[in-house]
Amino acid sequence: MNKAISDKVIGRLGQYRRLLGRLAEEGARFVFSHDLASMARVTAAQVRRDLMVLGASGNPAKGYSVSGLLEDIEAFLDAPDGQNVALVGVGNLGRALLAFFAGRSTKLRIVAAFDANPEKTGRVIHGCRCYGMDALEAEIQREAVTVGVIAVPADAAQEIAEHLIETGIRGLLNFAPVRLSVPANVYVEDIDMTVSMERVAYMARQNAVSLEKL
Amino acid sequence: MNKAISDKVIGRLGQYRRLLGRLAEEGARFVFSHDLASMARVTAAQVRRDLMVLGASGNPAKGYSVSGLLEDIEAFLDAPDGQNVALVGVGNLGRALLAFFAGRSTKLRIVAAFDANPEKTGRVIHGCRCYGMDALEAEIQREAVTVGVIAVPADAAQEIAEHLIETGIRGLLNFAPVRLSVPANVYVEDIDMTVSMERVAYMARQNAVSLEKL
DNA sequence: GTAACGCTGTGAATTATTTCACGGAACATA
DNA sequence: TATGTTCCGTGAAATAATTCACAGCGTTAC
Ligand SMILES: NC(=O)c1ccc[n+]([C@@H]2O[C@H](COP(=O)([O-])OP(=O)(O)OC[C@H]3O[C@@H](n4cnc5c(N)ncnc54)[C@H](O)[C@@H]3O)[C@@H](O)[C@H]2O)c1
Ligand SMILES: NC(=O)c1ccc[n+]([C@@H]2O[C@H](COP(=O)([O-])OP(=O)(O)OC[C@H]3O[C@@H](n4cnc5c(N)ncnc54)[C@H](O)[C@@H]3O)[C@@H](O)[C@H]2O)c1
Repeated sequence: MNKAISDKVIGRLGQYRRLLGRLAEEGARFVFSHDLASMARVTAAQVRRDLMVLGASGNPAKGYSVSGLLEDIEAFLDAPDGQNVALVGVGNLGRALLAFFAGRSTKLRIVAAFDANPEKTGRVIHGCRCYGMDALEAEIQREAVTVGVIAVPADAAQEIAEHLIETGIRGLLNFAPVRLSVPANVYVEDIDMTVSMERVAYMARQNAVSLEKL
Repeated sequence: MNKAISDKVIGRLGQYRRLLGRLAEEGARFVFSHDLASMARVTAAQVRRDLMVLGASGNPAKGYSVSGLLEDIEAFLDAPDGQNVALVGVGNLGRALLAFFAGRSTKLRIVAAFDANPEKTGRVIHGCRCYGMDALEAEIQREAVTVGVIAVPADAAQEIAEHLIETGIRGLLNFAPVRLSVPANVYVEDIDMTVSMERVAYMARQNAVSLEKL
């Protein structure tokens, strides 16, 4: 196996893809590593190193082909036939996520949502059908879902994660403020807004203080 | 100045605080670094190293005092009188955030929300008053807001960021999928759910593939 | 009182990530 | 065709983050 690629690199490739998409819309045909770098707020060397994993190559005089690079990143990041996503927890956050991801990408589709509360189920929300928990396994297997999003309260998250993993899901995006216990072959990414908010508050304070000291 | 503390450490301290809060509720009086470590999914050495920045110290036979550590982390992370937060963009995500953070902490309070759409303003949402953009500066200064949350569409985010920074805000939590240009004395934390989702999808695929190879 | 235990605090080692820096290549220009 | 310029690709160096490993100590048991 080619030596594992760090999650940081994967994240930046996603960024570059988005920037390249914008450049393509603006009609740019070529882009230099330092252009991409300044847009992504990283160094040019970082960009070039990240792009190495693609095997993509640029041209010293013109830079990288925007469309070529887009294709290369897509070939690298996306599954050829796309991947299906299931959301569990159709509360305030879950509904915002459904609204946001609806129709956003053909490669990553939220194809089903689940909730324990019967008031939330049986409906179609932002184009996504919402099921009760008893339908979870069958629906996930029917749609060949490979990614789960957890947007239930913290005390339900571990149980839901286990349920999703049992159905064969190997990647979880977890919004609940708990660290999930999962086998080594399952990837979990936590989005912990409380921690982020606290960190921003701390850093804001440091910046304010250091200003005073000047 | 004491050598800058990395944002990773700040984030983990926030985690430890949350875990310690749960332990305290359960009545635990002491905790070992390896307990905290297994709950936070890090190593015991990492926990001890992180706690070094607090100057807090534990006892070889009993571990750390749960309440003592909580106090130490609070003294370190929180502003003594708390900090006020402003939210810009009362859309799907903004409303979810208002619901979530309402009354959650006395140290970090979302005290005002702003939106350009007159339909969103003039109301109180989850206990938070919602203003038009013309009230932004006055309200932020009146409430001495130090942290801004950006939940507007991507093409408005840079402008909003600049506006917030003009009013004196030094920390931003940005949900819009753009990298903001800000002066060096402003801390920006991006929460980029699209990138996170793509990364989880990629990693899920790797795990699925590596399974096949076993 | 004291011996045994198991943990903390931390310098040193290790590993991960980023940046430097330079040879070589593609293009533009004359 | 020759020459200059600028940027790419990447080994090596630097920096950041994590883990190792162990001296030293507080507690408990006896
Ligand atoms: N709303 C936010 O902006 C926000 C921010 C940060 C973190 N979070 C986290 O995201 C999660 C969801 O937040 P929310 O604001 O949407 O909460 P919410 O209460 O609005 O929604 C939770 C949903 O989960 C469902 N649910 C509860 N238990 C369940 C179970 N066992 N199985 C299936 N469904 C179940 C509920 O019926 C409800 O629809 C929470 O863990 C919260 O901490 C939310
Ligand atoms: N909804 C999600 O789950 C989600 C997920 C990931 C990222 N995001 C990002 O968060 C941001 C908000 O998402 P959303 O789903 O809430 O969008 P939304 O369209 O529901 O809400 C955007 C809000 O911003 C307001 N607004 C627009 N322009 C403004 C301006 N110039 N000044 C002040 N207010 C303005 C609109 O009136 C609206 O209320 C977007 O950048 C989106 O990409 C959202």
